[in-house]
Amino acid sequence: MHRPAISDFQQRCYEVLARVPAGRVTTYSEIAKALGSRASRAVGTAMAQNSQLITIPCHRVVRSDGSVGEYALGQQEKTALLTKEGITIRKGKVVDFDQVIYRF
DNA sequence: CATCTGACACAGA
DNA sequence: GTCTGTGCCAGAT
Repeated sequence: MHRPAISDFQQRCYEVLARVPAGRVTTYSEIAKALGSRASRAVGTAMAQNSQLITIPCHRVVRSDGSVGEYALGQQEKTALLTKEGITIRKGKVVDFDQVIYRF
């Protein structure tokens, strides 16, 4: 009840994201591309709407310039989770971004 | 149907 | 390298 229905677009965002393994990241823009769209903003909105931190690893989604981006529990928590998965973050940006980004 | 909002991207300064 | 403005798309009102 009071639970908004998940749109097709959102569900596809989560499916794509689920392909990203721990230790790797993806970007809002890349997810959009994987869906045949350029709606990077809508992807971010989809993550914010869901915030299923258990089933959906939305902490692995960062900005296209390598900066961490937003997170339901805050950037600090997002950074901590990524660090635990082996990703190094310095000054709010992913180190060796091109090496850790997952290519669909 | 019109308008606003946002976990963004990109170009210019 | 940082900051600002403009464009973008889907969802909400």
